[in-house]
Amino acid sequence: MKSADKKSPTMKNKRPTLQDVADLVGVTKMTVSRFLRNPDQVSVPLQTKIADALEDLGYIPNRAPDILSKSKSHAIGVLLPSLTNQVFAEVIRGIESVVEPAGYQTMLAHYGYSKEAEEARIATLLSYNVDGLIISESYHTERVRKMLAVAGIPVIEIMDSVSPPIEQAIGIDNEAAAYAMTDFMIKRDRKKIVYFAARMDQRTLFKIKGYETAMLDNGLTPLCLKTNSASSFTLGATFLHDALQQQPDTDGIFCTNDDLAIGALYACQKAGIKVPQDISIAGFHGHDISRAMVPLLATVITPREEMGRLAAEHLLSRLQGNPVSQKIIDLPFKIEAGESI
Amino acid sequence: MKSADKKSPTMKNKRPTLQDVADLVGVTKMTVSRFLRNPDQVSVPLQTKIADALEDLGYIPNRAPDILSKSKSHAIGVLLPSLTNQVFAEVIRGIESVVEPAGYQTMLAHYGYSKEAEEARIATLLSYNVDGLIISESYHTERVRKMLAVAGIPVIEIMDSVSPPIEQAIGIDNEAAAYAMTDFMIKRDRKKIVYFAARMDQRTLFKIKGYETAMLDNGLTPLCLKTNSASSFTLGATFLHDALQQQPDTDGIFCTNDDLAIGALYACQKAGIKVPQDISIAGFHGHDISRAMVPLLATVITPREEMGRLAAEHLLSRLQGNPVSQKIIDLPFKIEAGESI
DNA sequence: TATGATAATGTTACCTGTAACAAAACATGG
DNA sequence: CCATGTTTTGTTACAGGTAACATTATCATA
Repeated sequence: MKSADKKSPTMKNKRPTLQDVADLVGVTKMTVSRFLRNPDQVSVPLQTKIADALEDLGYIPNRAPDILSKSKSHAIGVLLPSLTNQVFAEVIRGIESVVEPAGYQTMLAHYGYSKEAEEARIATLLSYNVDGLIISESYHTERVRKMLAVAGIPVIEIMDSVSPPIEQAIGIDNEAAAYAMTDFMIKRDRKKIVYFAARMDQRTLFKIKGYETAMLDNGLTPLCLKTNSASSFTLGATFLHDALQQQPDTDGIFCTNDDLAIGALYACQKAGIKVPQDISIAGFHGHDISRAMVPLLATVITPREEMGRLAAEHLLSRLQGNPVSQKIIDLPFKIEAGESI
Repeated sequence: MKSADKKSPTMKNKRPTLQDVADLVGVTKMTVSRFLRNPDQVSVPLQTKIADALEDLGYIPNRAPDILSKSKSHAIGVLLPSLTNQVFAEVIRGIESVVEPAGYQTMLAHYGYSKEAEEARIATLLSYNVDGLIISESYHTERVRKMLAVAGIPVIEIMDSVSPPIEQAIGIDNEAAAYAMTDFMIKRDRKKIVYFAARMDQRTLFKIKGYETAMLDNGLTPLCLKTNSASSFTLGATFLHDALQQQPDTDGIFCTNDDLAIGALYACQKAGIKVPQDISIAGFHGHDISRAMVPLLATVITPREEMGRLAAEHLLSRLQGNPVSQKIIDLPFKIEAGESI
């Protein structure tokens, strides 16, 4: 294994380039490039020699030149407000399940619900020449809209199916879902239902609106406990005590997500409050745990993973040149009564 | 706003380059480049003109040329076996919490526990010139090792602190943790403890070994229920019934993770089996839910998020040129008795 | 053997930002 | 008003693949 080529790659301690491989074989890098994309384009004797050289040097492809010349990276950017929320973990899973088999790479970013950070993250993702973007939330700054317009890549907004999308949105109607669950609880004779809200983002606001409208439509008085911090089991317990203090005859609790609901439910168990006899409790999203626990949690089942999957599928379709097939894809939710109502 | 430049960028419907900005201002792209990196390097009158032009055209930086010429992307690759497992979601969160503020980008990939897919994913991540890698699992193929060696970038392996790492490992001693919990249950007078194992990866094997050793050390007979499918609440319930059939006097159940344990616990509640009076149940990892439920789940608390955070911190440190400070970082676990033992 | 067709390989240019060096513009003091 | 130093701007080259075009080798057939 002689390495008598002029620019010995081992000396530079740099990963070998096509040129290094070509030098070793005694051909042009173009020939090696051809072999990599379509081995039959190269004569049979060269095929084995090139294959050996690639193996010998441990050649690793380099996408940088291609990204530079074509402005296409074969990567898609995924920008979410948070990774703490289990919902987004499931969305990511759905996205990856489509993106990875299609040979695309996922670039992940999050911005902690800050519009300023969102701008910065989008700029960063675009600076890597991502071929497309999946983003969350429906409101975006003018700067973000301009960047996306200038970048000229397909963008899909997820989570919300109501706000007019930049190009295409895939999500659920949060307001309608919250209305439906509230109405369902009212029909089961609950009259003093309190809403627990955390992380006051756009979707939470929609849900609160749905809850309040349903209450008012039925001549009932809404009461909403709010905090801007993230939801958690313990927050659910705290809210329960707050609710009972503010409204001792509370007979129903509807939470902006399952975490709060489960926390509230456990707090009831500890306090000797019977669920659902004394108080009904409902969550939102239908995470695995809510579908397995005792008692089964009443919840609004949302298609988180499917949302990610669909978003990825539509994005890939558009990367193949297809037009936007449907501006808004409104996914169905399902009211699950469980055993806690 | 006249656009009298020769190669009108609007015509090509391509995002503007530094050249486009420079043309608009009437300077060289080098001057614009200087302004972007350090505005003071440019005369005051030009500063405003360039800033305006950048704004006008909606210039978005392009990292591709820099990645090409420096072979540095300011992105780090994160390769995990699965995104389904909640453990990995928490690890990702830990990684992102460090990587993002440091101005690095995360490229996420997963390989579904297939060694072949792992090779492919690593090659892909390297083809994007990631500056460093965080990977999971301790066994890697020769090809993977060679690729990593050739790439010459820092690599950190997470999850396991026992196997000799390629360069640096950050994790826990799964065998010791499983031994400790088993021993703890035995000390609480449990004698017929069954182990529930799913997803038979390396870490699960370590845990089984710890469990079996503890049982044998105490003169007890181990019994392990195994499946290669992913763990879930329902699987925990299924396993419970299998265990009671195979060993009716089972008095303890130790699960390879919390999902299984919670599933088994709920199944006990439904079957009228008292926990922990009739059967003790322990999980592994200590997810939020296990720290909130009723009864509190006994579990081995592992520092998942911290593992990700530390991995990212050490990786960044090495990207700044620091050497590997500690080949293996063995993070502490904690036996939490909860109320289910 | 010449000829045209085809297959195999080579050459050149390009993608965009920036390091490194070069030149021009400007300021200051003698 | 020149010499000198400093600030500001310009020029050139480069990173590593590949598209597009050019050339050379190969082969079958007249």
